[in-house]
Amino acid sequence: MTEGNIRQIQLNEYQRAAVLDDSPACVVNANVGSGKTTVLIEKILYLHLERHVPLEQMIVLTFTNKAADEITERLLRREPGIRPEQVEGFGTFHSVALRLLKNRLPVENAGWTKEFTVMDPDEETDLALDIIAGQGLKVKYKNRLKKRMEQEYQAYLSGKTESRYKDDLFRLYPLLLEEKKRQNKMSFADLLRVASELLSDGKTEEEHREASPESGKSWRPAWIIVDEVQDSDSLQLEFLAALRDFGRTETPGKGGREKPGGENAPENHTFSGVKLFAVGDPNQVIYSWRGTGENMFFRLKHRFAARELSLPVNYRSDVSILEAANRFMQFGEKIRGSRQETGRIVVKNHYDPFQEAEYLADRIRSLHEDGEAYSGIAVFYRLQRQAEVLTKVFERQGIPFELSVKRTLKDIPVLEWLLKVLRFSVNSADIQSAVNVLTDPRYGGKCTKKKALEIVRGDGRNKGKDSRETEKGGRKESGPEKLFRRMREFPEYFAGRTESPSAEELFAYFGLREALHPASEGYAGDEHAVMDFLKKMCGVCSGGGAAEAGGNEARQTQYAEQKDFAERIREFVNSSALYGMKTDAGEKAADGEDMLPPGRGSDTADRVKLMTLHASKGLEFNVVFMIGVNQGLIPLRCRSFEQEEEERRLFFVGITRAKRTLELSWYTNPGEPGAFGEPGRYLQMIPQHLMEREDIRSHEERHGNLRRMRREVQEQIRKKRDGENIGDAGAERKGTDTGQAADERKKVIHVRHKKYGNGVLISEDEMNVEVEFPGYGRKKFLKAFSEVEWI
DNA sequence: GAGCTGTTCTTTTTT
DNA sequence: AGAACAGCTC
Repeated sequence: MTEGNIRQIQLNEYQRAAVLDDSPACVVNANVGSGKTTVLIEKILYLHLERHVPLEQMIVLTFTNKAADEITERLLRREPGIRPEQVEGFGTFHSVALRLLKNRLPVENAGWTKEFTVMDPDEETDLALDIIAGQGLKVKYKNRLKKRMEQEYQAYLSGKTESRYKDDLFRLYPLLLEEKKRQNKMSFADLLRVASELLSDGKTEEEHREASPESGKSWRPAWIIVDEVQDSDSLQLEFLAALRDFGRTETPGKGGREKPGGENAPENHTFSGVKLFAVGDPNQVIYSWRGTGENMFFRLKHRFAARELSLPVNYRSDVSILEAANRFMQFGEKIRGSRQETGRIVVKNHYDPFQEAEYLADRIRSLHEDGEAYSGIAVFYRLQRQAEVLTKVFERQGIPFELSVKRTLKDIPVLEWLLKVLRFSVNSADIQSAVNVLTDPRYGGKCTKKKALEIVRGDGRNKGKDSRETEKGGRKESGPEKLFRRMREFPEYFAGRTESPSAEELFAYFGLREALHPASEGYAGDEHAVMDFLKKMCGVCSGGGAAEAGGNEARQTQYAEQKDFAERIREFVNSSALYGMKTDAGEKAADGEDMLPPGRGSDTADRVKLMTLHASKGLEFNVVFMIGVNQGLIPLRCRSFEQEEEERRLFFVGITRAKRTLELSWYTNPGEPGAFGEPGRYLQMIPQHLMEREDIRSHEERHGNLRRMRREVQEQIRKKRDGENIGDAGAERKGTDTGQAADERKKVIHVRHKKYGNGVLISEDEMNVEVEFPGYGRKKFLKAFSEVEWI
C-alpha cells in the first residue's frame, strides 16, 4: 500500500527516502530543481494518509507567503477534501507565530493582551523616531534606522552591550519594547520572539490552557515541517527549537497525554518528542546580507543533531546548463541531471544596455515567432534600475512584459491613512496610529502634533461621558474630535454584530466624506479607492461564505467563525500587515482597482518576465537572459569574502532557472557606476566547450541595423556634447594633441568621457586612469567608476 | 547653523 | 567618485 502510493507519484529513490524518513530530526539537502516541494507535499500526505498523523498535528512553516500558498494549493490539488481548519498550523513563520499568540499562548504573561495588533516595519521605525526625539537619544544614521534596527537586532539579543556605531541604539530597543507593550502591538520580530519565549517558559500545555482558557483543545504538534530552511534566521531557529521542546517538561512516566481522535492516534508514540523535517539548499543562500549570520542549513542540522539526506537529481535543466552550474556549487554533491538534451549557453558582448535592449526585443520576438511563449522567457539583472532601459525599449517595440515589482497599500496614500484609522479603531491603545490619522497633512483633521495629542489625551481624561454630552448640547465638536471619537467608539458601536456592515455604512460612520476633503483635487479617486477597499474588506470580514474575494481561501475562511465585526477587522488588519496587500498588476493599478490579494489572470498572461536575480529564486523558464555579467556588476563590487561568496550563489541561482536556453551577456560600456567594461569573472569559470561566444563585432556585421542604431546613439551623445562646449574645444584640442604626441610618440591612446569629451590617455594602472582633456586639463578616474571609453 | 573635515555606504528584499 | 551623514568649530 505504502509502496504503491509512493510509486504512483514516481518519486526517485532519494525523494522516497526523504518521505519515509522517521528520524527525530532530518534535514534534506535539496539541489536546485530536485523536487523539493514535491517531497514536502508527499511527506505531509504520507504522514497523514499512511501514518495517520492528523494534519492538525503538523506545523508546516515557510519563509514567504508565496511558498505557503503554493503548499496549501498543491496539497488541496492532491486531496481536495482537506478543510481549512485542518491546516491552521500551515503558513509562514510569522503567521503561525501570530496564530499561536492569538489562540494558544498566554500572551498576557509577556505584557500584551489578546487584542494586540501587528505593526508594520515602517510604523515601528516611526515609533522609534518618536522615542529617540522624546528621550533625547543619540542615534546615528537615522535615515537608515529601519535597516539598522533590523540588522543589529540579533547582536542586541545576543547580549552585546553596544551598537557598532557606539550610539544609543541598544538603549532604544528596550524603550521601544515597553512602548509597544503600552500600545498593545507587536513588530514582526516580536511575534517570533514572544512566541518562542512563551513556548519555552517551562509551563506545560495544560498550565497554558488554564492561564488562557480559550486555547481549547490540544494542539501540540507531532511533526514540524520546514521549507527553505536555508533562508531562516536566528529568531526562526529559536522558534523551531521552542516549538519542538514545548511541553517536554511533562513527566515521562505520566502515561502520555490523551490522544485526540482515538483510533487516529499517531503510530510514533514510542518517540516522546516532536519530529522535525526540514528541506533546503545551502547553495541558494542569497539573503544573508539581511542579517542571517552563518549558513542556517548547517546550523539547523547541528542544533537538532539532524540526519542529513540529499536530493541530487535535477529535473529542470539540460545537461550543459547543469554542467556549468556545477562549477558554482559551494556545498554538497554535484547536481545530477535527468535529461539528455544539450541546451545552449550563449555568451554575448554588447556595446551598451541600450543596444542590448534593442537586440533582446528582436531576439524575443523571433523566439516568439518560433513558437516560444513570452511567459517562458525571462530577463534577469543585478540591479532594479537596470530594468529601465528594457521597459522603455520593450514598450516601444511592442514586446509584452511584466516587471516584477510589488505594489502595496502604501503606494496609495489614502489607503495607508485609512488603514491607520482601522488600526486605532480595533486597538484603542494604539496612540501612534490615532495621532498619525489626525496629523496627516492630506486627510482627516490635519492637526498639529500638539493638537492631536490634546485630543487623544483629553479623551483619556474624560472617558466616554464627556464626548457623548458634547454631541447633544454644549461646545460643538470639531472635525478631528469627531473622527477620533468615532474611531474610539468603533468596537462598542459594532459590538455584538456578527454580520459585516456595508462599505457605505462604514464610510458614513467614520465621516469619511468630510475627512477626505471633498473639495480637494484627488477626492474622486480617493473616494473610489476607499470604497473599493472597504467593499473588499467587508466581503472578507462578513460572517458566512467568506472566501469570495479572490486568492487565499484557506487564509480567509478563518473569519467565518462567530466573531464580532470589530474582531474580524482586527484580524484583517493584522493579516494585511503580515500578508501585505500586494497588487501584482505591474504597470497600472493607480485607481486602486487591483487592490487586495492577487486576482487570477495576471499570472497566466503571456508576457516576458523582467526581474532581479534575487526575485528569480524559485522560478524556472525555458529561456533565460542574464544581462550585465560585467566585472563589478555580476559579481557586484564586493567588500568582503562572504559577500563575494553570496554573489556567486546569486549567479548560481540565476543560471539554474533556465531549462533549455541560457544567454549571458556583458557590455563594453556598462554605464553603471562601479562596473568595468569587461566580462564578469564567472564567465571564465564556465567550461569553454559549453559556450557559444559571440562578440559584438561578428554580431554587428550580421545585423546592419544594430550597427546603424549604435551609430545613431553615439551621434546623439556627440551632438549633445558638442552643443555643451562650443568654441574652446577646437582650438585647444590641436595644441594639446600635438604636445601629447611629442611626449609619447609611440602610441597615442584616445579615450572618450561622457562629460569631458575626447581626451588622451596619460597614464594607467590597475586602479586608475589619468586622461588629458582639451579645455579641462588632466583628470584622474578610478577605473571602477569612470565612464572613460577607449576609442 | 554655515562651513569645514572625516566617515560610511553605494546593491539585493521578506515578514 | 559622489552622496549623505556625523561631528566639530566659530
